[in-house]
Amino acid sequence: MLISTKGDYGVRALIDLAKHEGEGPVQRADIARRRQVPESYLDHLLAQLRRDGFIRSTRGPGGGHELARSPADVRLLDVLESLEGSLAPIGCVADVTDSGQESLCGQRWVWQGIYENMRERLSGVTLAELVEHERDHERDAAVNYSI
Amino acid sequence: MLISTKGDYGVRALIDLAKHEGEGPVQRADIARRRQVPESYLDHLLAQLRRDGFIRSTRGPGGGHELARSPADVRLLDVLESLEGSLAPIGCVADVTDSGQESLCGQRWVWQGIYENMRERLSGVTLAELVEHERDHERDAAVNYSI
DNA sequence: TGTATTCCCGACTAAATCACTCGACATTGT
DNA sequence: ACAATGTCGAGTGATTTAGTCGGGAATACA
Ligand code: FES
Ligand code: FES
Repeated sequence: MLISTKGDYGVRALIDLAKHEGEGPVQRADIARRRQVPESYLDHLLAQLRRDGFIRSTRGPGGGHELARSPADVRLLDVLESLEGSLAPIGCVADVTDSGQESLCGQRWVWQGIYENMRERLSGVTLAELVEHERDHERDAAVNYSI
Repeated sequence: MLISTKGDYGVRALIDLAKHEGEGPVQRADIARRRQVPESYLDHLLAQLRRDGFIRSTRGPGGGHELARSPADVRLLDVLESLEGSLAPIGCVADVTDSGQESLCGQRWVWQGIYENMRERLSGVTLAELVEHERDHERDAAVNYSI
């Protein structure tokens, strides 16, 4: 499994923040409830996202978390690499994007290609798009229900 | 990490068998030495590959392992799914390829796409191609060395 | 000043998975 | 018979996953 709950939950949290942008800080407890993430676990993920500059947090009553940048400027790739570390599908293609030594193992080129394609796709998706997608889906569900 | 040593070593072993096709059974010890895999570990991987019909094994002196099918008919995807189980990059897209319930999590569609692309690529690569690639690389190395 | 609210941080843990090893056993060629 | 080979399952130490817990720090407000 390339993506664990760290990455999944973390992205869920950012989607939640993006959805409530401009409404002031959003509290951990609200994110946890809406996105079905254990609150005390979410805590660690928010800490990581703060360390890497994705969110700003304020304490005290009325405090909470907000995006540090516009949702359109936050790439899914960067979020996931912050939370999960390298997204390499196999150890040997981790960082070394240079094709210096094809080396020993005859299947490495296949994974290089897959990795690059994956990173490209993840680069092309922003928080803004994820939120839009979600809204579209909600609207569809509402229509289906009303019928 | 999507692919562990199981998948990597297992494919290495099959590449070795493909390279020595038609020369009679290849022994575990030879594969292990040539491909840098612990012999007693390789044992388990060969067992799995046998269960799923990729290789045939014979005991006794002069025994060993051979491919059960032509290298051109063995897709990398099938080998890896035999050794690793599902190659889904995230749990929720494991088997359910049907897009029945987009459900809760707003990033699932991204991973669906990545998963499908990955499976397509892995479907398009056969053992025969891996061997050819390896031979090409060996030839290049020889040329470079001779200069 | 006191108190409630919220985030911050590190320690701890149970369960699962990984990457193997080891030993007993089965089969086969000479 | 015996040596060479594969077959099988149990066991193991290290690492990762998916959390929990508790104490502390900052802030708003009365
Ligand atoms: S060692 Fe990287 S693909 Fe085999
Ligand atoms: S639950 Fe599958 S992508 Fe979030």
